Amino acid sequence: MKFSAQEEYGLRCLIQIGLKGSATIPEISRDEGLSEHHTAKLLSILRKERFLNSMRGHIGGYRLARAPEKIVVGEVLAALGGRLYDEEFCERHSGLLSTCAHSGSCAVKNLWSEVQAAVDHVVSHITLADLIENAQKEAELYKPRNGNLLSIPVASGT
Amino acid sequence: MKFSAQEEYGLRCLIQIGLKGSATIPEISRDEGLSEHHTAKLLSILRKERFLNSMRGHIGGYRLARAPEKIVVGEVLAALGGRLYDEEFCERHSGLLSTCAHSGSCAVKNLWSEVQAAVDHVVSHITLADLIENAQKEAELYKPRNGNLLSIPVASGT
DNA sequence: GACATTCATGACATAATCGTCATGATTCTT
DNA sequence: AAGAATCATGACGATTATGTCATGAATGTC
Repeated sequence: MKFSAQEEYGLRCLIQIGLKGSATIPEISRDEGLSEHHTAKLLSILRKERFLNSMRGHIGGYRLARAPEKIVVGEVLAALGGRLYDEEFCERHSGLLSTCAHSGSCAVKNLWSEVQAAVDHVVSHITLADLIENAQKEAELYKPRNGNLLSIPVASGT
Repeated sequence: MKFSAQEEYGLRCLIQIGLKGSATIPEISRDEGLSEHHTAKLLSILRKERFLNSMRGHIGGYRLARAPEKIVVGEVLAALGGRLYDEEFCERHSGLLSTCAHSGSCAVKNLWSEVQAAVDHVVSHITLADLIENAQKEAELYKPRNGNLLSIPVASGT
């Protein structure tokens, strides 16, 4: 059971755009350490799946197609990497038997459904807004302050 | 996010052996609609991972290495298809950046961990015994009775 | 309208997964 | 000892996922 590379990178790009409000391919590419072409392909998918809007030209770039609170992570993952278990699953894995030996329902199918449900329960309650918030907090933690790389906490009265 | 073919077929083979007590490659092959070679490879993996014992020769075949109650489905899946999220994950997916831009912890990493935890919670509480029991019940439902393929329920007073 | 900047897309190369195949080793029966 | 049944394993080809590349199309600036 694995995440696909597309899920990992695609989701990261989406977070990055959420953080910045809007961004271009070269920007995202730099931020995430991916090639521009690769980034372009990922963003293209996310656009086709209606998570992003794009604009060409000088002031172009990508932005979220809707508020991050409205973007459910589960849907993003499904768009990028498909679902763990779906209707086609049994057809793809029926082996040589035309009617899968475990027709209708089978022991394994039930298991897969349970796992899928558990995953869904997590990812359908998390939105892009949550991930963005999370990322912002961590940016805080790791960001050097006062231009000082050692970032000694300075009881700052800002 | 996908199950691998190896997870699907491997687990099925294991269930099949659990159902029968012991079985040979040709048997499992027939039951599951896989080629004998393919079956052999899957069983070989399960043997190396200590879920099965094998015996060669005339009365040979495979049997479970321990009671099905002691075989945790989560461990079987991990052996067949790896884990969803592990330590190496971030190294594999750090892009071109030597230190992943989201060093230490990152928004996505937290998400993956949560999903992994949810999956673990399910599969670490299910044992092979559960799947076998499940399979037995379904075999009951779908099995033709009295040798009659139409299997009309015959208010049988057996 | 020429140009720079940006997104769009399909073809290709590479790598990983999946399944097949040929061959060999072990065990039991006769 | 010969033969039959069984497991063992590494090499290969096919398929799929991944990432690169070349080229094209849109948009704004001068």
